[in-house]
Parts: sequence; C-alpha cells; structure tokens
Amino acid sequence: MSQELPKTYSPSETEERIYKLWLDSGYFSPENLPGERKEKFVSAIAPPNITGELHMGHALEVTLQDILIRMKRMQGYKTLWLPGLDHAGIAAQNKVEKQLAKEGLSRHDLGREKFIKRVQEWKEQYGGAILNQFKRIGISVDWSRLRYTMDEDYQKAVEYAFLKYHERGWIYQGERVINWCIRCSTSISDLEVNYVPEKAKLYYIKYGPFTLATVRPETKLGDTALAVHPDDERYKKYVGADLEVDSVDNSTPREEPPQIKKVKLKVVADESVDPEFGTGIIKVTPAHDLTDSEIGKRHDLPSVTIIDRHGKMNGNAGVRYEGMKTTHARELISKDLEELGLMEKVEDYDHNIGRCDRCNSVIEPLPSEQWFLKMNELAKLAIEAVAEKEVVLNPQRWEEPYLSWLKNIKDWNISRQLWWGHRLPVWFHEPKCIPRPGHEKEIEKCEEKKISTTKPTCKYCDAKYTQSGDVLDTWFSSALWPFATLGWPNEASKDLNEYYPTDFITSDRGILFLWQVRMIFSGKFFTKKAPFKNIFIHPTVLTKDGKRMSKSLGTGIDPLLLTEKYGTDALRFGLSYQTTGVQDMRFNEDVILMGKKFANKLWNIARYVLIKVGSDYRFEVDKTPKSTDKIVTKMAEVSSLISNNIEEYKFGEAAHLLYDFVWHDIADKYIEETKDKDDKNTHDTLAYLLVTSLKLLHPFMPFVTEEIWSKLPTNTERELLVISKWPS
RNA sequence: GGGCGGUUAGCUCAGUGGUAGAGCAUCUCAUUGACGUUGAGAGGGCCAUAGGUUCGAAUCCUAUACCGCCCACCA
Repeated sequence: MSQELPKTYSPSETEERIYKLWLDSGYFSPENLPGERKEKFVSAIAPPNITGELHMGHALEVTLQDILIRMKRMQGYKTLWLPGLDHAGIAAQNKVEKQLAKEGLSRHDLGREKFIKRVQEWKEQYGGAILNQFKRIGISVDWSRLRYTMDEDYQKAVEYAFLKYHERGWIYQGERVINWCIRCSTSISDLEVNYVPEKAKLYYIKYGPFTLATVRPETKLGDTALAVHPDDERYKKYVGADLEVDSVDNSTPREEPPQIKKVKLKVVADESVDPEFGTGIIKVTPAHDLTDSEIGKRHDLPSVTIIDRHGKMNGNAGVRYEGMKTTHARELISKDLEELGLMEKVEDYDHNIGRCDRCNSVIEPLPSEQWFLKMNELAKLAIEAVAEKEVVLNPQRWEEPYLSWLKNIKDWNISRQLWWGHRLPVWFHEPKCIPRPGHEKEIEKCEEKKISTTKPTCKYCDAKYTQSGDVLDTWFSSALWPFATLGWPNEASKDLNEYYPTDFITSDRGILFLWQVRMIFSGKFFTKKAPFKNIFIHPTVLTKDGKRMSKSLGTGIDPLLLTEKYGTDALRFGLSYQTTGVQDMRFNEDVILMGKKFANKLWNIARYVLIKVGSDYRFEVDKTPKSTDKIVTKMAEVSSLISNNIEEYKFGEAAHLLYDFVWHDIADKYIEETKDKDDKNTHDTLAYLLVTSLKLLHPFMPFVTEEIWSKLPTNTERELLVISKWPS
C-alpha cells in the first residue's frame, strides 16, 4: 500500500525516529550486516576531545567520513566505523582549571587525586555531549565499540608502548632547553607553540669591541659566549678569543646605582649566525634560547640558568635582579646599561613571540629534565610508508610537507608536567637506599630508576619506588588510536585480527604532524603495518569572510542550529557540496538552504511518483528497467560517476552531479515530459529513477532518503535503505 | 626565508584546452497542477595583472600583486 506523503518534508519529525531505526537494526556493527561480506572497510573516527563542542569542522569531517562509510556498507563491505573520545591532556586540564578558578581554587588547592577526579567528573558531564551531537549529524558508527583513551585497556596499551620503545633504547631522559609554559607549568612541544607578531624593542648593547642587538637584554646575565659566522672576515681575528668586556654588576643591590663588572666571554664561530643580520654577531645564552642551546652544545659552552619555572629571575641573576619577572628585569637592566653607557641605542622592532597554543601565555625556553623519544628510526618508518604508497595522502600535495617535516624532525619531548594524562611508567628510588642488615654492600647495585607498568620493588634494599609525576604528551596515546582501539597489544584480539589495518582516516590539516604522522610510525613500529591506507585531509571551514571560526572570536556557527533550521540532511548536503579540492572552505549558509530545498524536491519527486504509479505498484529494490528512455542510460552513468567521485574523495563533484541530475534531468525534464503518459514503461522508469536516486543520495542525505524508502511498497520484504544494494 | 592554496556574476563558489556555470540576491512572467522550499525566462563577468605556448587559454608555462595557511635559525 502506498502511503500518502505530506506536502513537504519535515526533518524534525523524522530524524530522531530514523536514527533509532538504524540503531535498532544493529547495522552499524559489522557482524550484524546481512549477506556474505568478504571484503572489509574499516575506519576510526578522529576522537574528539572531552572538552569538545561540535563545530563546523567536526560536522564537515564526520559528514564526509559518513558518506564514504555508508557507500561502502551499501556496496557490500563488512563496514566498521569506530567511535571514541580523547582525554586531551593539557586541553582538558586547562578547562577544569578554569572551572576551578571560578570557584577561587587552583589545582594545588585540591591536590592531584582530587583534581583528577574533577576532570573525570567533567568527562562524565560533558565528554559524551559531543558524541550525542555527532548522532544528530547521523554518523553510522558502531556505538558498541566506543573507546576512550583513558579506558583501562587503553592505558595498558600506552604503558606497553612506552616499555617497547624503551626496550629499543629509544626513550631517554635528559636536560634540554624546551618550550616551557609558565601558566600551564609544563613543557610543550614545538608544534604547540604559536608565533605571534608583536611590537617589541631591539636593544643594541655594547660588548667590548662589538655592539650587538637583542630583544631580551635580561638574558645577558646568562650569556656565556659571543658567536659569529665562520666566514665573516670582520670578526675572524676574534674567533677563539676570550674577551673581557664591561657588563653590569649584578651583585649591586637594587637601591644603589649600577656598577661596572668585567666578564669573560668566548668568541665562537657558528654556521647558524647570519652575517647579514644586525651587526653579524650574536650573544649566546645557552639556557634560554633554543638556537643558543644548540650553539652551546656544538661548542661545549657552559649554560647558566637565570630564569626559573615561574618566569622570574633566579639567584644566578644576582641580587640586583633576583625575583623579578623577566619583563621587569628587562626594564631595569636596560636602564642600568644606559646609565653605564653600555646601551648604544634602542629601536622599535616587529618581533615574533612564542605563545602557548592552549593558554596563549608567553613561552619561556628553559633547560629542563624531560623524557624524549628518539625519532631517527621512527621517522624513517613514516617516510617509507608514504614514499612506498603504503599510505596515500589525499590530496597528494600534502606529501611534500609530510616528508620534509619528517626529514627535519627532532626527538619528541613526550613528558609533560601535568596531572591529567597517562602517567609515565617510570619509578624512582626514594632518595636514600635502606640497606638490609648484612647486605650493605649491595646498595651499589640498587637501580635508581625503573621502567615498569607495576610498582617495582628493589632486590637489594628496602627503599620504596615512587612513580614519576609526569604524564605523557596527549598525542603519545592518540598515536596508538587505530590499533589500541581494536585490542592491541593483545595479539589474540579478534577485532585486531579481523579489522586491522584500517582503510581510511580523515582529519583537518592542523593535526597532520601532531597525529597522522605519529599514528603512521607507531603503527609501523608496533604492528609492522601502516595503520590505514588512505588519509584524506579535508578542507578547513572558515567564515564567509575567510576568518577562522572560533567561539571566542564570535565567528563560530553552531552546526546544530543549522540542523534545527534546515534539517540535518540539508547541512550534510550543503557541506559536501562545498567540499572541493581547495584547502579552505568559506562557509556559506545559502548552500545549506539549497540543501533544504533539495531535500524537499526529492520528497516531492517521491510524492509524485507514488501517485503516478498507483497504489498497486511494487518498486523493484534492485533492478534496471528494460526502458529505452535515454534517462535510464544516463542514470547508470551518473551512478558510476558518483561511486568514483566518492572513492576519490571528490564529495563536492558528486553532490553537484546528483543535484543537477535529480533536479533538472529527472524533475524538470523527464517528469514534465511524461506527465501525460501512463504506460508501464514510464512507471517502471520513474520507479527506477526514484529508487536509484534514493540510494545514491543516501550517503549524503541519509534521513530523508530512508524516510522516503520506508514509504515505498517494494517487491520484496522491506529492508532498510542503509543496507540496500548500491547501484553499479 | 622556504613551501602550499586562493584570486571567475552583487555574495559564496563550481568549472583545468574548444562558443563563460550553480546557489543565493535582483527583475519579468506562470496562479496552484508532486513541490511557491515551484516552473519558464532575463539582467549581470577584459575569469587578479603582464608576458608566453597553442588554430584556440578561465584552464598549460613564466613572472608580478593581493588574501590566507603551513614550516623555519629572524638574534
């Protein structure tokens, strides 16, 4: 019996009901899919942060991924799309710290244990929200396999990974100059530093026979050398010399006028100095500058730390400056130098300043004891995977930045001085060994440091081990995502054996290096396989004016407001329609409106066809009519083009093609031209066009197509459109 | 400094060698027929600029300009 359709399509009355239909069917889980399915198609979601709120980039990302997944499922693949959440170490910690600040508390007021509880509460309260928002977008993920990077199993996988790297000798602890965020009080990686242009001063300071420029005169107190380019003829005669130069005496009390003090500085020659810049000579502060630290290492220079972890001058800076914030010390020392006649001039200067990606505080480069992962071998694995096409980057233009980033990679600082995250499986002997009576000599064999997933004991004494307070960089755990979610490192895991390696992953370009690269080398190292075959770097959604969409800037648009206004299918179709080969997508709401109209058009085509063919007609769910009408041939051509386009991630082309064909070829032409005809051929053709269009449009507009499908009287028992056979 | 995108109608963008396209906006007509969330049609473009290749260039090449992004040692 054909049912009378309402005049217009109403998304709000449909979407929740249809999504429930899919969930109840169980078809999002691969084992519930009907028929013999030999080939698999597997993908993991980019796990959103527990801090997360749905933004337009997410909406685009999961829509595109869903289009591909839905097509594959209809094509008969045993399809798995695995959902999950990321604990988001530093981001989540900051979020909860902000929440605490509103209560007038800091994390230190709570203590580590209680603070972690607060983060867990946060996760319970808000963490799942974004997944529910994803449901509104209609994603066809297997909810029975939901994973979280802080799941017990996942934590074990992370510790196991650390141990394995350590066994290989690739994990080491060492003091390095790293990026230190004073506010977050942790080290952060190079990728988490944003360089922001700012107005600064360039100070020209006299160093004996030279004058040289700096933006940070306060670091003068930590200078241990001067450096010039080895080929610079002007300074060749000074290279190797120990110069005695006038400097400010930092032992003079602050209240007294500044005094001159002689200091000795070695002059070294180093390639990294640009002879063209300024006076062609630089001061070297190995403790407080990343480049200077490298120079210091190359020339075996002493390193004097003068700034502490709170961004204040320490004892080495002398009583005159000790305890001052760096910015205050800068004012004082430049005044002092001026008074002593050691300041030649001060100029305005446009300068890039490093700021924390998470909290926007100024980054202070500091020497600090951190844990590192050696990247040499791992980078090779990642380079190989892409060079040999084991992993294909789409669009291809990302290959070059990918490869060159890996070729210049430095060791990865994987430790963070945070409370929220995976604690390092590293244990330290408490300061003193407690000898057992009669075994005093064995103390020498005691291990100060042990790598272990469980609390170790000492064979030789009674001292206890305490676990390192550091946690791992949040990307260390995300790097394991495609296999840890499937049960790795348990080799017997059924899912791991059946669904790994995966086929596809997609993300924004912003996390290509942070995440994608690291998944690839982790996968290659731990599983000997690339974790996926294809990466699709989807466009970044910008505002209509080309600005970044950001909640704090007030330029963000909530995708869910659009689903309410236009319907989810409209949002999905509009976003797909705008996905072309470009790297930025300026979001245009008009296109969502177009999607809404298109959904309604489709609805009315169905309405027309149902009336036209009559209530006794049975729709063939999978058959091409013997019609000679040209449109039947064209429909087949369109089907095959759509399949290819989706396969090649040309979502926009596919959407354009479907729109034009359905609206203009089917509705405007074929339907108009056959209005007077009522023969079987016309009925069969109309039915075929409708059925095929519904199938092809289903990945883009799953709700309206499934809803129409449910109203068609079919020749066989009703099956859901979501598992119907893909045309061509 | 190196690299990558973009520059096409008022707006947002498709189009990659063969007579300029879509959606939205504007205007005219159709007056209820599956859909007015519609149909038919119109206006509107030196396809950033300058050279080059070609029978032919929005499309390929080379420069330049502007916008945006990424990477990097900017003292």
